[in-house]
Amino acid sequence: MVRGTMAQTESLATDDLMTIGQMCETFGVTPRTLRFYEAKELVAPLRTGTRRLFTRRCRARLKLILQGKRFGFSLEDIRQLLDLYDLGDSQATQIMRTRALALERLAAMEAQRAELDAAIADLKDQLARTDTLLAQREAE
Amino acid sequence: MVRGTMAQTESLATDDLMTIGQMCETFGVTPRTLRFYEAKELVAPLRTGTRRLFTRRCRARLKLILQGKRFGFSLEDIRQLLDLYDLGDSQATQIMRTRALALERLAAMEAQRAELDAAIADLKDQLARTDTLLAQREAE
DNA sequence: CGAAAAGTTGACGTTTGCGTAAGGTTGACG
DNA sequence: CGTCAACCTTACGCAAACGTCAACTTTTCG
Repeated sequence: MVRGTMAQTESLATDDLMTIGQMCETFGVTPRTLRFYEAKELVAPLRTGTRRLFTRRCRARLKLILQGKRFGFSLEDIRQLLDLYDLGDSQATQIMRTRALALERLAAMEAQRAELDAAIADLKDQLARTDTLLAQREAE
Repeated sequence: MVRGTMAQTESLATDDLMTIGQMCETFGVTPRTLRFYEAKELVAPLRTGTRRLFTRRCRARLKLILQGKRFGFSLEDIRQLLDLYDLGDSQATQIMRTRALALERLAAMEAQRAELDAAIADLKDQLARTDTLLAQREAE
């Protein structure tokens, strides 16, 4: 429907409307995920009857969403950030707000990394002791 | 009950039975947590009527539990490991099993660390760009 | 003795981010 | 024209680890 049927694949560059299936393949997510994001107002695809059509804008947003997730933001955080993004085109207060949240997140992530590093070190330590034990038993 | 009342605090070294409250303070957990762990058969405190009395053994187990959590093991994993620990005193197969799980966990943790590092780097990148934007606006 | 503090057992609630049917419609292809 | 794949909505499930009442009993302290 997006265009001639067999032209769908090639039309991706031309046409900026994608079906849910195409989106899933492109971004490596499930349909459920996209519908869920829509329900949470993270994306707002068009419709052809009941069928969703994802615009270029949806794709841009989805990219940001997936990035945000990598950074450990919750979907709710991401929604708010996306809203800020939309609201005005780069007003200082909004950039600052985003920045603040990003810095917070960064701090949290670095703290988490520190903990993780410590835990890794401790676990390695434990393993070393286990190895020692095994070696002793072997020696008998 | 554990001993004379005002002697409770000092008796910690002598007496190896602790109330749930003492445990909580010692380990920084809530009563709910300890009852939950008991329900999950991670610890098995004695009773005085209905009241729990945590033994030295309970404390040793709790320590291991909290360690295990730091390492990212699930409570179920931890329960199994504790059972192994109890079963025999250091039979080779059991040590090996523990080792295997630990190595798995270690790999997972290091993978997670790598991801986290990448995410941190990316987020810093984003921040740098935001800074650039802000600087430009400032310049106007 | 009498009240406050501490402990007890249920049992339902919370959180996040989807997974997973169930059952129905639509559109494209041979 | 039939059918099959892709899509739709609705709604319950889940998973871990406790939190949070509610309603009692038991200690402990003044």
